Amino acid sequence: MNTICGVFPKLRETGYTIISSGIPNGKLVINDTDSFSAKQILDCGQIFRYKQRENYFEIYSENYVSHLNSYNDRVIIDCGDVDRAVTFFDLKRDYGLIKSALSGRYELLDEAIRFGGGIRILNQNPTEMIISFIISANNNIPRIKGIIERLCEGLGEDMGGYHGFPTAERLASASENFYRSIGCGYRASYLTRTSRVLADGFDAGMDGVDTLSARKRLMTLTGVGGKVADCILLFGYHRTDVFPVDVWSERIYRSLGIGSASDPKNMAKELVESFGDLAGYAQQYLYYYFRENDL
DNA sequence: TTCCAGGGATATA
DNA sequence: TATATCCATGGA
Repeated sequence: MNTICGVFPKLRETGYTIISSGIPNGKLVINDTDSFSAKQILDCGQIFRYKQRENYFEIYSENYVSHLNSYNDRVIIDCGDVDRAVTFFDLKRDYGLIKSALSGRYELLDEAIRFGGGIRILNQNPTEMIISFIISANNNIPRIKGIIERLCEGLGEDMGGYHGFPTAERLASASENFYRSIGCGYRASYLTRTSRVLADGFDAGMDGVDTLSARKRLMTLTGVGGKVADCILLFGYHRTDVFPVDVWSERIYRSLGIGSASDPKNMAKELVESFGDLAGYAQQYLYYYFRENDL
């Protein structure tokens, strides 16, 4: 990692400072690490394309790579494009405010926020989220990561040292047999069908649509049910009035004692009613807390 | 060997 | 609308 060069400009209210803004050498320093932890952001289940190196994390999204390096109570983002990093890492949002608004209601959530207060919800590419979370269904995380890596190697643009995430057109051009060959199993047919719909301009119809309509629209895609739709909405469109319910969230629901629903559909509904626009944030704090501590 | 993983599609009543 | 069954794969 390079050393910090230049003079620190005035500190922004959001807790980061631009060190170097030139492409491809853009760098940021995060001063407020109470609301920024590289490990927590990456391990809370929202992203599959990242690697932990000896002294830093390497993150891939679309056709970009960025590095996160933590030291001296700061995090350096080496990203190549400062504007993009500000958006991607959601740096203009005040997570202190979010955490304070979520606090004091459930002891369990308070503990989760103390444990994973450095989580942020990344702004990722919708197509990448749709494909990734179709692959995630009834699957485990190490396997999901492997499949997505092989998907990028096979169809993504060669960026010199790594491959980007494939475009919808590239995804649509691949055969079902290809998806099977990289380990997708029965999800292979879902991916061939859905990628064709994506290549046909599906995403353009998501603008200015309310969350419930957007959810219904996503669920017209083969391989996208309620839980996968909620993950796509949260991580690909930053719709935070959703609460993805998987096997972990079912435990979370029961532990919080919110209600007596027995199926994921009603659990998600009640959790969103309870947390409103902050449901997605609450879900991430709780999900990370439960998984890391095997609760 | 069996169970499980950030579930969804399909058939059936 | 609600419930049951099937689905590829690999690690535990």
